[in-house]
Amino acid sequence: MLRNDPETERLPAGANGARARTRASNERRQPAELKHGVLPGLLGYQLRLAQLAVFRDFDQTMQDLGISPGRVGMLVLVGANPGLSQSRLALAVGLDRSTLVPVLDALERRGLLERRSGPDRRTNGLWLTVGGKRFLASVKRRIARHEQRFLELLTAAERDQLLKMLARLSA
Amino acid sequence: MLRNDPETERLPAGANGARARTRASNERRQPAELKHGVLPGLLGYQLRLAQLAVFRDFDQTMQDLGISPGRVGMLVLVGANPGLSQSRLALAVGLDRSTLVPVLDALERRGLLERRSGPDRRTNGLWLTVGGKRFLASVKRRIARHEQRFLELLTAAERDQLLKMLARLSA
DNA sequence: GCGCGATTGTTGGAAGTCAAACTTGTTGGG
DNA sequence: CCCAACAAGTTTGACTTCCAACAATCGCGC
Repeated sequence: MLRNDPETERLPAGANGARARTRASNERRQPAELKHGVLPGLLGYQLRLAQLAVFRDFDQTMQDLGISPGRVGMLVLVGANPGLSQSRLALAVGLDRSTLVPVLDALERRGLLERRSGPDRRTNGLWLTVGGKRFLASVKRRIARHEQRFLELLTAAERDQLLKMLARLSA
Repeated sequence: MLRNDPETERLPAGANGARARTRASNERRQPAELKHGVLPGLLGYQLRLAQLAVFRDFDQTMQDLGISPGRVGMLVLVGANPGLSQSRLALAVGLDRSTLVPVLDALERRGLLERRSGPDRRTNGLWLTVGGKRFLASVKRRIARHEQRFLELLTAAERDQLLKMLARLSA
């Protein structure tokens, strides 16, 4: 989970614009700056860029803990809903049931959570281990710092409005 | 990706409370509604949900054309920057150089774009084919409809502000 | 000129994801 | 009661993506 995803965008402006090009032989020289066409006006495009930036910072923050944003989300949900079933967790985090299998295997192997037999012989109930709870507490402290970095880019009013608009889009 | 995440709270109270549970033997019955813990307040979480919703609608819109949002982005960029190199395209769309290789193979095989030798013997210049240009034009019309669906969830002022805030976050 | 470091496209893993098929359990209508 | 539909977890195969390593090419400094 070495997130990274370097430089999604942000071409360094005039970086190479002044290069007095050697070869005129080729009329199709690359212009220094990229034309982005219709992209920058698209919601999905800007959403993706913003999400990328936030996730990149998140990974940075969690670096030495070696856990991805998605995995943290699972721990939070299991912590808040002890005994949660795999299917319900999958639904909640927006992943496929089958995707969760190896992921939970890994979290279990790592001693953060465990599957116990649920109320139904088909069902696995998910529970944080003691270590998992401790880990989650530490993660939450870091999340707060990470969140802080982005929230200070916005006023309190903007922040509320942003979350409200995002919720409206995903409704 | 069946949206879900309905109303963090809002438990339809008695929903299952009145089920005269068959098995009392198991005190850990699943509550009807999921507690989302700290997640709903996190920027990254809401960004992801919003992006998911937008991309899902995009896929729906492009369904019969069989192309993903990311691929469309590439066509737009190549269309706006004829002769673009693979590396620059990779940078612009936030993918790894190596990831682009099979993707471009497919787009080329599909007759939408082609690699021509660039100004440099290492470099491939990317160009839309005639079919690619036609395809892109048709895609753009659909994008407009798709975009419309989301923008009408926001006022013009909100829309401007949202894009501005997202740009600030990804800067 | 020449050579060494940088750049370009490519290949070969490794990880994450989805969808479809399968296994085991559960449940509800005859 | 019984069996057909449904549900939970898993397995498998196909994609997509990343990273590290590589060969060819380029360009800059000496």
